[in-house]
Amino acid sequence: MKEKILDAAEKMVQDRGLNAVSFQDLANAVELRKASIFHHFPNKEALARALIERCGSKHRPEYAAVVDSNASAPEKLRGLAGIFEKGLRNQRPCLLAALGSGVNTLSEVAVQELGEMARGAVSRFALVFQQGRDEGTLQFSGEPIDAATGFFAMLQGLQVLVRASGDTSAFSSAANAYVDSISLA
Amino acid sequence: MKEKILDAAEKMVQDRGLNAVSFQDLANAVELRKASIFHHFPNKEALARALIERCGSKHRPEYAAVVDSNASAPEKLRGLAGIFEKGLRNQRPCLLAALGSGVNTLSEVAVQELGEMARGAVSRFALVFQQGRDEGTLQFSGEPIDAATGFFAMLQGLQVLVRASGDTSAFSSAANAYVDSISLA
DNA sequence: GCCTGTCAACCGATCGGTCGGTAGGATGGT
DNA sequence: ACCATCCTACCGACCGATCGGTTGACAGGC
Repeated sequence: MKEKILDAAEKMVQDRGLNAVSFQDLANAVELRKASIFHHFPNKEALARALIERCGSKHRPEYAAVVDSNASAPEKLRGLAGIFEKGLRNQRPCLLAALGSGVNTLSEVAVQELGEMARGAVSRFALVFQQGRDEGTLQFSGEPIDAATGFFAMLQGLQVLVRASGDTSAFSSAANAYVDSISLA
Repeated sequence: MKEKILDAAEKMVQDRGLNAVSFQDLANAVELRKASIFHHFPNKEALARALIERCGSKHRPEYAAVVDSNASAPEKLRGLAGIFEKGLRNQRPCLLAALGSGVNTLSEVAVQELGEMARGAVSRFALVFQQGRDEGTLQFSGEPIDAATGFFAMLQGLQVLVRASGDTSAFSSAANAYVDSISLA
């Protein structure tokens, strides 16, 4: 049941943002009474933190599968972009993009956990950039971590940009163009 | 007074997201009574649309000043990034990043206006990429519009990423690293 | 006399959250 | 086998606060 609530909450948060999701909404979605939701999550912050943690542990293996594969660095970058694109197609952008704008309505602890999740993702991305530099398939300036931050941010930004502009195809166009730009033949 | 309300609203929306800003908050901030706010904006959607429009007309000249200058393309890209960085330093990210996550709580008209604003910005950015290709200072694959979309999305994403991760310096590091990567010596 | 801006008072709805209590399944002592 | 106990999950009813929004009245300047 707890998982079912989190599923519904995740979908709604990705759709409308955290504080446009009420316990009543949740209760309706999972066919429980509102009071019962509080049995599983004592308050909204606990719900948010559970959401963040679950999001992290759900996507970490997805990233790992791409990063730890034996593909070339450019292929891995495309794979990472694909993860985000897949979520976007199902109207389910990354939680970071969904929670990011309301970051000052979250508790400090929650923000910190969100930040850790983001930093973890970026550091995984950085491994790919390092690999690309080592094997000579990627050409970029500065530290791998900075390139990874930029790439990760681009994927995040594309998610909100695409939803705002309505042009779904822009995601893969822009992401692929970027990867091409820094790939070496 | 209308402007004063919009100023306060803008700051609060950038800080916490639209639907965490109440008319009461606004009234307190501008030292009016709640009912008086409704004299200037009949409802919340009107407020949001006014915010979007003002944001567009405020930033358009800022973009134009950079795009229409006679600097080189890489310098212009740095200038554009600087606009966003300046906003970020004042805890005032772009409205697109602030409204983007709750896009499904806005009316269709508002979303459309937001989309137009975004497309307008991207198309201005694209001029710079075109210039860079023409003058041989920028090296990237695909159409200028795709590169511009990616760059703009990166700036948007960096804003939320920086606020979530707490590492303010990451913005310019990542943005500059990107520009360096696609610049030709 | 009218228009603009302001306000107090109020509205129904909904918000996050609490409370007391119930149904049912395990547990364990006798 | 029996019953008392405990625990998890759930629920109806309710709380104070706040939400977006409305109404009618009162100033002051044109």
